[in-house]
Amino acid sequence: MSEEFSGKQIQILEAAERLFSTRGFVGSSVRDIAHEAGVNVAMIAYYFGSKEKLLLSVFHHRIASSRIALEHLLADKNMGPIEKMEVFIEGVVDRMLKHKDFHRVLLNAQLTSGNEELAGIIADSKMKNLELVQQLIAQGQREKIFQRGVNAPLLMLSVTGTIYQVATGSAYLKVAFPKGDKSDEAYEAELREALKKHLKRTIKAALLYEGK
Amino acid sequence: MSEEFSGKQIQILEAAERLFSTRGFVGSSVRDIAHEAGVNVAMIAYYFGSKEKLLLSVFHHRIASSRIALEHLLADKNMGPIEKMEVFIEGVVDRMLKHKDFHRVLLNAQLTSGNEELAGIIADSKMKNLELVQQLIAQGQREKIFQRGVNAPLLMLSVTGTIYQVATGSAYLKVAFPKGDKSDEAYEAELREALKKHLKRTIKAALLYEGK
Amino acid sequence: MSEEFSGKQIQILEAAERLFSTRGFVGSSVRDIAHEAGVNVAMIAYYFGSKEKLLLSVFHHRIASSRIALEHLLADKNMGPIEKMEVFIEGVVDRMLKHKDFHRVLLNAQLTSGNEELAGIIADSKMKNLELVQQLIAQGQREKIFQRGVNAPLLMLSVTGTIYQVATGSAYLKVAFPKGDKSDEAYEAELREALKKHLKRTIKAALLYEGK
Amino acid sequence: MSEEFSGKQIQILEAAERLFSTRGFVGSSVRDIAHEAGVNVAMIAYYFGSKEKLLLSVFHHRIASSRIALEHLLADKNMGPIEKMEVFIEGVVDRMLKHKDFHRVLLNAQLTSGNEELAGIIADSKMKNLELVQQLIAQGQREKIFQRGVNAPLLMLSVTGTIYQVATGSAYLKVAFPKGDKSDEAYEAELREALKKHLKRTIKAALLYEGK
DNA sequence: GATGAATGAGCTTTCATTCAT
DNA sequence: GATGAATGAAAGCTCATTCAT
Repeated sequence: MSEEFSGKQIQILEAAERLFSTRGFVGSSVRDIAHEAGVNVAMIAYYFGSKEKLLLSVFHHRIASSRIALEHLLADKNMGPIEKMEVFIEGVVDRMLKHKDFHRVLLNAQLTSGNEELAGIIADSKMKNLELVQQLIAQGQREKIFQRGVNAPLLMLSVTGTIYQVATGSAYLKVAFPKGDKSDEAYEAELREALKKHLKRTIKAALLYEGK
Repeated sequence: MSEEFSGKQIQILEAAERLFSTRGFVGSSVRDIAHEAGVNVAMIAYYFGSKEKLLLSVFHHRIASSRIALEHLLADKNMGPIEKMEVFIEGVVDRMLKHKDFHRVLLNAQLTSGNEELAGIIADSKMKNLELVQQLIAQGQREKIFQRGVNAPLLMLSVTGTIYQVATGSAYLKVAFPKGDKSDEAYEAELREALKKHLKRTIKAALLYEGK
Repeated sequence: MSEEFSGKQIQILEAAERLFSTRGFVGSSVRDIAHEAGVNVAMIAYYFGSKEKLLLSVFHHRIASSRIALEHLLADKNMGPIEKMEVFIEGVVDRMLKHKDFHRVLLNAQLTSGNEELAGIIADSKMKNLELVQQLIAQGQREKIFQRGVNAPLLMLSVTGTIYQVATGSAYLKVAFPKGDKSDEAYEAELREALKKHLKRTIKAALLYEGK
Repeated sequence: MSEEFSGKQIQILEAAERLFSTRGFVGSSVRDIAHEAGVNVAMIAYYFGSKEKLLLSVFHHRIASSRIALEHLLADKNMGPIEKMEVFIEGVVDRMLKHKDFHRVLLNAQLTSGNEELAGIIADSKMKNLELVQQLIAQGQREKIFQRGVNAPLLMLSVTGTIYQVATGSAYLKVAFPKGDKSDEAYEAELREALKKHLKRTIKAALLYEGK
């Protein structure tokens, strides 16, 4: 799976990801990326063809390496819909926060990129998750556990939207959740768990709630 | 309220907003903005000093003009907490979707801008809303209507995060909510109402849900 | 004589002189000059037509106001050639150091300006002095006081060249003539007197020296 | 000695020197320099980083290549102080007129540049010469050949100041020393010799003159 | 008489990319 | 396979000047 890119290529891809995530695609110069990756400027064109194609490669790199995970997680386990939903949320949160940089790049691309190929890749990837969730919800409804009237696509957006807000690490979050003197890791972990708890609670409520 | 900027300045600000929203800040050239606004390139420097300051002005323009709205909406009305929450959500959705472009700019700025002044403006603005919501929730809890255990800041992020996902108009959304042959306005309206319904349902559920 | 320019014009001329002297002609923007003079930007075009013409006016202003001085100083006095030369040198040093800024502008114009009208004005002005000095030297030679073999134009250049070097206030001078804790005025005066002494001594020596 | 800059770099440096010398630093655009050097505009940034650094490089190029010359000229020769002074003057005149363009750039920089690094380089370079001359004069005085009462730093300024006046090639000079129908080279040579003769005569006179 | 608004031309610098080796 | 050198295009910004009032 990781045979697609050589070591040096991955080195570049991850440097690009780091820069794209904080400065955006247009804001990151090929020179800076090369410098960050510790390679020659010309190497990027040499390996990826162009800056645009480098961005695409960043997506292929990350998406390829993380897609299957979730499918297996849910597919065959012997769990009820609620439990499955909890596992799904935990999985999504863990995955998105682990690759926070990449998801910032993704969000940015969604926001400003005109590249249609990219838009397709992103939509496809999200679609995969949606289908999963829709199946899961449908199953729960069939079993009369989940209420009718749940808007699955929007519920899906609520999950990812909330995580994105946390992943962007806005100044707002720093005020609302003061870091104090915790270590970076401790703070991150704490935030991640609070997020999981909040999402599980909220989504479960939405699925079980009887109101209109 | 709108005395701060002259007609021609507003013309520029809104052209900038439009471009920033689709191409990002770095991706929009001053020349393009000038062209979009139908003014001379030099005029942007003349009126705003620099591209960076133009971005700040875009924020001042929008934020100044929409801040007070919500406060009054909630302040003195004779409503119960649930009703208030519904009014709040409707207000936020309407406001954010009305100024979709601006909120895309905001999201982009949050994601990639290193500008501290800007980060401050954004955080301040969000903080205002959070305080409102926290008061609202606290009141509902005091009245034993809302459950304890609700994470107000994260709930807040779920609301804005969901709306952002809709506002970014991702390719995903176009697939999950096919436009069909509806007019732009009709489609927008339908989506907006679906979003309101979803959010009201979900947030209410989260506030009333008794589970852990 | 000073009726040529109004008060506000002189205000501008002297602001221009100050800026031109430290930043050069091209390096001084019309905006900066207007700001330094405390007037509107458009006023400079209004009064002088263009930046180039403003520079010319700076010359007319200074040269007109100082030309005659020297002629009278020497013309009819009842002095011997040596004494006259000393008076001349003192006069030139005083004049050039009093209007140090202007002479920096002049030197700069000589160095970089392609303006022919300006070059003419400068050459004319210098020519006046040269004629004076040549007459003076010729008289001294006729009276067998000054030696033959003196190169009058180059001697003239040695005088102005030396003063220019002092007027430019090079870093070199600050090292060779340390200011110590003298006041600005005291230091200037001391330097001026040292310069006069040096020039009188040197020029007299050159005029009286019998060597080849 | 000339290994510091590549052939193409020197090509640019000398084009810059030519333009700076006639139009000043601010008056010479990078585009013009590139055109004069027959290279691409971007190449200047590529090789020198910025226009300012290009100017510094012009100085390093010339100063490095001409510094040592003089020291050796004087150091160990078996000459009396007068002879040494004559050799010194001839050397300085030759050097400064050979690199007339550069010395115009230098004068201009002295006049208008705010660059401290540059000011330092210039002052250092002049200081070297001053020390040499001061030693030379002191030796002459010890040997009772030169008079006391000579102001060495100012004498130094008289030498360079005079040469600068000639090097600037003012309109005045063209009138006082008409070129007639001589070739450029012949005229230059004649002027150079006249200047040497004048300076040697004048400086010797000043050093030997007994008057106050 | 005096000026704020506006502008075309030009500035230096950075960009992604190409090419010869 | 890998890279230093080179470049056309475009960036943001400042300039002297004009013009309507």
